[in-house]
Amino acid sequence: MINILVIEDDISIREIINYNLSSKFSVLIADNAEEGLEICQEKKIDLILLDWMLPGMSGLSFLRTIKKRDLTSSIPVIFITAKHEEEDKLAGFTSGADDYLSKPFSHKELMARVEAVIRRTYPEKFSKTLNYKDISVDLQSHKVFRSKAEIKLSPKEFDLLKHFLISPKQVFSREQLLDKIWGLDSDLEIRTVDVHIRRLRKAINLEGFSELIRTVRSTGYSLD
Amino acid sequence: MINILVIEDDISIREIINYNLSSKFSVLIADNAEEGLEICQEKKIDLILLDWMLPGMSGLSFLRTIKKRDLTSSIPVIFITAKHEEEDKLAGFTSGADDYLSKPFSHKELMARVEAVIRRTYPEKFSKTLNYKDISVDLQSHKVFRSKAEIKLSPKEFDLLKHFLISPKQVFSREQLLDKIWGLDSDLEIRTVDVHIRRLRKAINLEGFSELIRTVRSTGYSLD
DNA sequence: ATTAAATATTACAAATTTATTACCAAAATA
DNA sequence: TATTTTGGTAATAAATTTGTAATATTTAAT
Repeated sequence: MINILVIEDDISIREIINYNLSSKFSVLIADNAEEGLEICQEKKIDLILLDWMLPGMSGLSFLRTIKKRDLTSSIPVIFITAKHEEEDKLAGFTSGADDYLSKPFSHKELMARVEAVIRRTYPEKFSKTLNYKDISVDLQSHKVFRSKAEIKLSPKEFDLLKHFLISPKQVFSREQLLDKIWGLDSDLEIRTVDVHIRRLRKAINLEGFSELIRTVRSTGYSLD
Repeated sequence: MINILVIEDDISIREIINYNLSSKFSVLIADNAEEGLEICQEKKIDLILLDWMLPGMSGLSFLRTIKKRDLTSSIPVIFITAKHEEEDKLAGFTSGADDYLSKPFSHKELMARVEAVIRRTYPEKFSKTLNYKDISVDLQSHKVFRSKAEIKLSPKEFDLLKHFLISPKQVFSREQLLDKIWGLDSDLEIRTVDVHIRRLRKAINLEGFSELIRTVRSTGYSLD
């Protein structure tokens, strides 16, 4: 889980940010720089959203402090500025990893910036491939391989295989699969799952390769 | 990796430079010219950032020394000067490869100068062209080639292709492409992307060349 | 061996998704 | 301003995927 520290004195902006980010990340709040520094010390913070204009200790001195300390120096920072004009001043202090966001910002902008910085800084956290035995699914390119051979799957087949790969060996009932792959509100024949399993099997069981999907009678299916 | 030697006595400027450059380059620091000379001898330096006003050995004599020695004579130098006026005096000593930077400078300026000098001096290490398979995009001249054949693209087609070339094989959803190419706040039909993909395909799929843009059904497109 | 229940297989029509085209508006260029 | 190029939309065609139902096969218990 990614921990984001938000340092912002304006309660309404704080709440907007918290509301938007907390669906995907764990959010910590500080309403001044001193409190922010304390939190940085106590918890492992992955990203800081920093209001550039703070009462008391300024954003600039906060930045200097965390960049000086080894433990915190590599945490990326997104600056929240009031106007576009500020960007020039900021320019001198930001590193390549950092970014800024001008008020007012939309949900889309906020999320895009945060996600971009996180992807850039922690590429390894966004695991790109799922592997099990000789099968691998590359989530970035959406490609599936059995050993070296590429396998073409339809969207539902891909989702199904991906779901199995997240928890290999676990048996999923047909109901569970319908809920997860098709959505809770889908209203399909339960036997539809059988047909899709059949299609997935046909696609991945290339000549000379072993069966990967196990039928657990009266229970469901698993990747095994 | 590019090694940059920074010779600067002012600790705060040194830190700003180090902070900014270290995200992209390997940075070595000297706080006087003598130390700088030593480092030049020991390590392979690709670029020197030299403060023109140094205590002890001056920037000028440092420059003369390294230009005299074979091993170091072709290292490009960016001079850091206090005022714009200095530029005239400098002009007499700089070679075509060199450049200067006046204090105070922004992150943007610093990076732009450094990258420009490096591109100029080591075009092979830092080419401004994107390549994938037989397609290449020159970002400087905005020219696109399929093998040897030049391809003419409209602005949107160019942006689209460029975006694909930055992350080949990665699948982008139509939403992502709209956000990246058209901007977060654009309010366009999602199917507009299809039409542009079609146009780009038509433009780059010259007779006898393979399809480069892959459709990933229900997901998006990728360069592949 | 018989039987009932569960699963596998198949074929087909419907639904979904993408490709292609033409057209008009907007923007760039001469 | 006139002309050309580019860009966005909607309509239609084409392709692929999906859900279902019917039938066959397998499994396990008696």
